Amino acid sequence: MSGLNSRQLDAVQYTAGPLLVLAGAGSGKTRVITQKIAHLIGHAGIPARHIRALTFTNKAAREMRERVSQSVKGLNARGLNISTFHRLGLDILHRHPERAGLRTGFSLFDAQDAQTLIKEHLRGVPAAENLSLPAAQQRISGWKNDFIFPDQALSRAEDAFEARLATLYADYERSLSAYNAVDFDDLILRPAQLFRTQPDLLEAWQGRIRYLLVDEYQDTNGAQYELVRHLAGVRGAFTVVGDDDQSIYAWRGARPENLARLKDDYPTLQVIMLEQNYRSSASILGLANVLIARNPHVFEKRLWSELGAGERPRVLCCKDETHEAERVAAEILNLKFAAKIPLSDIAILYRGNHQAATFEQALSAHKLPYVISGGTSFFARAEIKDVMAYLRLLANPEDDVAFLRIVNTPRREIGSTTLQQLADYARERGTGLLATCIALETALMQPEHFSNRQRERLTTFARLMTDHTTQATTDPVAAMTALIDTIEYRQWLRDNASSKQIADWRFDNVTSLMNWLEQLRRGEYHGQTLANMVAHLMLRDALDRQDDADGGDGVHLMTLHAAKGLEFSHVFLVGMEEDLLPHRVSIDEDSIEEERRLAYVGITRARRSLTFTFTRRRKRYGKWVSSEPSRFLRELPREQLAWDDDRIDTPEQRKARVLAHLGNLREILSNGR
DNA sequence: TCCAGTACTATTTTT
DNA sequence: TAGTACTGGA
Repeated sequence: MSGLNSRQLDAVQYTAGPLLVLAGAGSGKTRVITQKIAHLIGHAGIPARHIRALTFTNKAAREMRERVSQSVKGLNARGLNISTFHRLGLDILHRHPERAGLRTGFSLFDAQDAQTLIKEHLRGVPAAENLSLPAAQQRISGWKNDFIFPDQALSRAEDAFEARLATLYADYERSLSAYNAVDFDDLILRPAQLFRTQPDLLEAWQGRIRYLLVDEYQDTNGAQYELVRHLAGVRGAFTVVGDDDQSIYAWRGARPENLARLKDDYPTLQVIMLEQNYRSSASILGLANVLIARNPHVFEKRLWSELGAGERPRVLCCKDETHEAERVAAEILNLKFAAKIPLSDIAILYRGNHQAATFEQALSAHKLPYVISGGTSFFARAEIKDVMAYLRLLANPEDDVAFLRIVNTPRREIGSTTLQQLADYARERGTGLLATCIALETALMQPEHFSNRQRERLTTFARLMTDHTTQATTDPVAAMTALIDTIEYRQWLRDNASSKQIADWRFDNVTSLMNWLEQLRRGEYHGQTLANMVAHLMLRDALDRQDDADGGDGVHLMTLHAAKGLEFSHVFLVGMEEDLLPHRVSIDEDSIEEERRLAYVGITRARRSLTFTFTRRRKRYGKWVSSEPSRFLRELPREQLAWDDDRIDTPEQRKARVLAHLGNLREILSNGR
């Protein structure tokens, strides 16, 4: 436990009751959590299998696992469980599906599936009601995150519009239950509800989890708060770590006030503040402190650093976004060749993804490699969604969303008219779409409105699925491989891709998916149902792992949101303009404080150098719009920044740029050989 | 059933 | 401007 400061040590050793660790940016919170786990096992006598650590992302969970495995060397860490909130929820539901009103083999719907479902219910609603699909979806998700059920939503509705939304919510829930499916929000909501209503279950889980650790606690939403509160119980055997200044997810239901709420729920709560920053130079940290001091605080803290003053952070003024990208690229060339900084130590951070494009162009033009996080993920790819839908339907024949996705993929000449008829008939019978297809083959009473042609096509598809169902339970990979073969999926990809290369690449993705499934079957999911494995894949852990693996060397480009939890030697915080950071919408909604925290997160990512940029004008939806520097820049003391107002580079800068550029060319040439 | 032209929208995003 | 979602004709 060497190398911890006294506050960190206190946080690690305090196990007598509930503990809140307010960990400022760069204050070594991950170290505290990992050391604490080692301490709990080694000194507090809590068996590893009774400890559960919760994070928000797979990546964070994985990193914590890696770091813990180092700190617990020599201890018996078997059964130690570090996972995301959603994974814990899935574990709970998998153990007692019937208690949560589910049947075994239930499906897990992602946001896309949920949207499809809501869209279905939104059909026929007059456009005048001005109900957009994303808004409706966000609203429903918001209710779920706040632990509000449809009937409550309806009774709280203040006008017809609200009531309409609440009804939509109720419809949506009814469909989910008919399809034997849950969505991502349910993975938190339903376990929390189980614990609230079924004391024996709660007791069992409290016995299983005797010590709870939660990372990024300021990001918890209402339902997550409930879940943690129940699991912690009256014992309050938990440590939560968070930082209200880094709360940037209010828009998706996070309740940073959950930090303060803990004090009320647990009067014996101990609070430890970690204020020593081990990351940033004093001049960077100074700016961060000044900026965030403008926000109201429940817990006052002030970060300090023993690292030297370092370079004064700079502000670059640029003509427009092209010039901005150009200047940043020039700076990066300079860092690379004059200062020999590895590109992976450099990050460009921005508010919105659309800002990335110009930087990509500028970096490419200078042959500077970059890694961009975000963008279309593995699971958003059509071929993956197709195969996942086949798997889901094999595992859960009632998954109508999966059915609809693949019933005509590849083309089986089953169009919307046929499907509408099928859906009507299914509603009449009260069965799922696949079951209805099967019934079409054997049912004595045939509804007249199906032509022989249509019936034939539907039953052929049903047979295709049933032919592989049995095998899918014993050897899903073999079953799915056979299915892919039968439907000639590879050929279908070729027919629909612009080139053979793309088709082959798509099929490679399918192969990777199958490999993950096989790994699961042989490993941690040995002996478990296909449905459980598919649900696991839906949580996207596999995808992250791949992203990490092929995240090569290069400048990092990402949004401020994506940068939380990371650090870089040299940070470019670009687009520091009104209407961008703070964003126009946030200004209108009066949520400047969250935007300020976003800027704060950006600043505190930097270790050695920090460069802000802003432009004089920017293209917006094709039109030039003049822009002015962000109020956040004006909130920073002018003397602590090096403003570079020159529109034209100084001779020295130009010289440095030319030299750097030559160096780059030389390297490209020598690599080419 | 399929494709092409047109209407619409435009932060942040994890699971 | 650019990208996607939907509708109507062949």
